[in-house]
Parts: sequence; C-alpha cells; structure tokens
Amino acid sequence: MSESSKSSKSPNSSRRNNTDPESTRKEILQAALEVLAKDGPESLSVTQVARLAGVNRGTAYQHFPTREDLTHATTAWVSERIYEEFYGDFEELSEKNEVYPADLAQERLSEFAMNNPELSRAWLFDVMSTKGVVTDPFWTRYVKELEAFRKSGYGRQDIDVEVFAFISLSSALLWPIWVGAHAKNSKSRKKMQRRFVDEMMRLTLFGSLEPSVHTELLERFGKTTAPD
Amino acid sequence: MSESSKSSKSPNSSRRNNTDPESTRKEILQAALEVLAKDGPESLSVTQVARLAGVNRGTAYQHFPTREDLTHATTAWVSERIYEEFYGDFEELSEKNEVYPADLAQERLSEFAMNNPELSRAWLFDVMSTKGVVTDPFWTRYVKELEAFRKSGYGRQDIDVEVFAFISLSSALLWPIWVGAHAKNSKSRKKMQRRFVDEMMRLTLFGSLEPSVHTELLERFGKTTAPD
DNA sequence: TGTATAGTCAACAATGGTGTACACTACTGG
DNA sequence: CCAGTAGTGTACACCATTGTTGACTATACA
Repeated sequence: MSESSKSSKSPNSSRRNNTDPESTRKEILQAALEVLAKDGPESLSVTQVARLAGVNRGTAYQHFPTREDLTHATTAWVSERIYEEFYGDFEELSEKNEVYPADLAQERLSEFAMNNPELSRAWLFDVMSTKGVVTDPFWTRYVKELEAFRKSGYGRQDIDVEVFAFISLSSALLWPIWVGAHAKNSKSRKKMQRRFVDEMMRLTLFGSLEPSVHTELLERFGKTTAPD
Repeated sequence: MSESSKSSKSPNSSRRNNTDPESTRKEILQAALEVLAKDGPESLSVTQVARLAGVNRGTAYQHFPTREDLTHATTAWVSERIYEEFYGDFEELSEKNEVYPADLAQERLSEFAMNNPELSRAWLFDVMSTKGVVTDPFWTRYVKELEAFRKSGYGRQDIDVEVFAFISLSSALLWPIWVGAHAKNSKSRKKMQRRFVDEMMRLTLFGSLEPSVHTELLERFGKTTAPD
C-alpha cells in the first residue's frame, strides 16, 4: 500500500465520482491557492495539494501535467479572481459618480485584502518571485484608475501614479498578513483594519510631516512636478 | 559515489581547511540568506546551502544541527544585520541634529533597501511567515524613532505611528524587489529609487488628494486624533 | 447498449532531501 | 611533537515528491 487515501482495500469502491471536470479543477486550484498562500510557490507540492483537495494525485496530474503547470495556473487564477472580485462590480459602483471616491476606494481595497488574505498572500508571493514582472490585469487596472483619478482633478497633479499605486497596493495587501499574526480575535482584526484605512486616508489627505517646520522641504518638493 | 563535490578519489586531498569556525559559520549563513531570500524559508535545504557555501554538508550540520536551526539562525542573523547596517552609525548621524530629518531617513531607508535586496527579501519573508509576530529589534527601533519624531513636533501629531511605520517600511523594502524585476540596468534602477524616494516624500509632505475638492473628507479626518 | 469521459487506486523508478555516523586530514597552540 | 579542533568524504537508512503507467469504475451521452 504505497498510496492510499483511506483504507479501502478493493479498488471498486470509487466514491466521489465527479462528472464535472471544471468543478474538480476549481477544487484543485482552491487547494493549490491555500498551500501556495502558506509557503509560496516554490514549496508547493502536487501531493500536498491533491490531499488537501480531497482528490487523487493522478487526477491532479490529469488536470495539470506538471507541478509548474499547477503553480502557474494557480497564480493566473489568483490574478483573475482578484480582478473579478475587485473590479467585477466596479462599473455599477462608479457610474453613480463620475469618479470613484478616494475614501471608498481605499476602504474597498483594505476590506478586500482583509477578507481575502490568501489571495493577498498569493499575489504578494507572485510579486516577490523574482522572475515575475507583474503584468496582471489587476495591477494594470489599478494604475489606470489612479491615473484617471489624478487627471480628474480630485487627486494631486504631481503624484507619481505608478509608485503611489505600488505603495498603497503592497501595504494594503500585506497589512492583513501582519494583522493575522498580531491580532487574536476578529474584533481586534476589525479594529486593525479600521486603523489602516484611517491612517492611509490621513496620509493621502495630509501627509505625515508638520508643514510649518519643513519649509525647506516644502520648497524642494513643492516645486517638483511628476517625474517623466 | 553517493556524495561527491569534485572528482577527488582519495579522501586525503582536503583543500580548503578553514581554522576559523566563525568565518565558515558566516559563510554558511550568507549562503543560507541567499537561498532563503530566493524562495522563502520553507524551501531552504541544508544540502543546497552547503553546496552554495562551498562547504561540506556535514560541516553545515556541525554548525546547525537541523534544517530548522539553520533557518532560524539565518532569520535572526538577518534581523541583526539589518539593525546593524541601518542603526549602526545612527547616533553619530543624528547627534548633529536633535532629530534625524525626515527626508534623510526616507532616503536612507530606501537606499538601504536598494543596496540590500536580499536582506529586504528575507525580512519580508519573515513578516509573511504566518507564525512570526515580528518582534525584531529593527522594527521596534523604527517605530520608536518614528514616535520620537512625531512627539518632537516635526511630524503631524495625529499619525498612527505603528501603521505608518508599517506602510513606509514594507513598501520601501518591497520596492527594490519590484524594481529588480522591472528595471534592467543599474541606471534604470537608480532612477527607480529616486522615483520612490521622491514620491514617498511628496506623499508624507502633501498626501495625494487635492484638498480643495475633498472638504468633506478633510472635515471627517481632520478632526480625528490618533486612535487609542 | 455501448463508448467516451472523469476519476480512483496501486505500483514503480528516479531524484533529492534529512539526519547520523565514522574514518580521515590539515591546521593550531601548548 | 602531540592533542585538539575544524572540516572533508563517504556511506547509510529513511522519507517525500515527481512523473508515469495500467487496470478499474462510475457516469453521461448518443
């Protein structure tokens, strides 16, 4: 008995026979996401994923020929899901206003990250996996929206859109992980989310320096326009 | 021939005989840092580290009895090194001024991260490894300095020190990784560092929203004091 | 009814890792 | 010159994982 999920000796007892290949694929991807979010793409094993998905290892190999295929499919799936869950209902949300308001965007991003720590982790791992120049639709769209916001006159004209997008995105997605390690109960986690949103809002509104004692800096950076 | 580094048949040719155990320990740690920074702590193997360090596997096991010991020792070493390299000469830098100026601090942090992408990666992996409530001296000190800065009157009184520390630290350390993936040559990387520092300074000075069109937000957040 | 599909189960070779052990060597200091 | 220390080279038992193959089964569909 080199490989066995339960202790069924006869091979005829094939319970759990799913007719829908797409659903098992999803289950495998979901399990893959969970293990990927834990330790990163390099320490993802097909065996582990199959166990977690409650699926035979052979089945996993039918869907994803190699380990690499599985990790790639998973990160792609993560990207799609993030985009979908974040921008899926964006049109109806923003059509009421010509521009999606900054505070709601911040709130929404933070809430999303808090409610989807696994997706956040997976995304961050993807960013950190040296190979990956991130070209996923989520990032692209986020930058695009921010640029529109800047152009609309609601945002400062001199912000470096890409850098600011990076700062807000990375910290918002990393925060829940930090919080998960520090905050015990869900009430405490809610509070931490509040703190993050508030601080981020305060930062985007006012910055962090007392202007009256930084006249020299104000002059140096106040005159600067957005970099090329 | 289960294990062989070169093709030396006789076991007498033991070149590379280091008398200083501390130096080989460092070499092992350095190699461990490199592989840890690559794929995270979970996919660090003693074999791999020993190979990279140019050291016999047995030697590695003499210094670090188990794989876990090695990873823990490495993360601890990372923490020490970051603290040392960042705050090692801090006193002499700040004694000229009563408070270390904000722009120099930002510049310094960003430059450090750019020059030490591996340390940055390792630190981030540590933050991301669920278990780890980060208690390392670097983080503690960073928060402490920021708190002092706030109290000094140079920073805004209403900033949430911990959250702001988290935002600036995480984004500054993650940025070089992002850049490393996107920027090809060193000139381009220098430029990217400049962009980050400038944008971070702009953000801390002015925020990102056009105040004139956010009067409602200004009122909501302007009255808020720092959370408990 | 029969055939294709999706999945189960078991086995296998190959690879690479862990942790331990032991004999051996080279360098150092007393 | 001798003992101790640091490191080498090799072997071994054990385990997990990969990727493959082949036999089998339940379901869907034509």
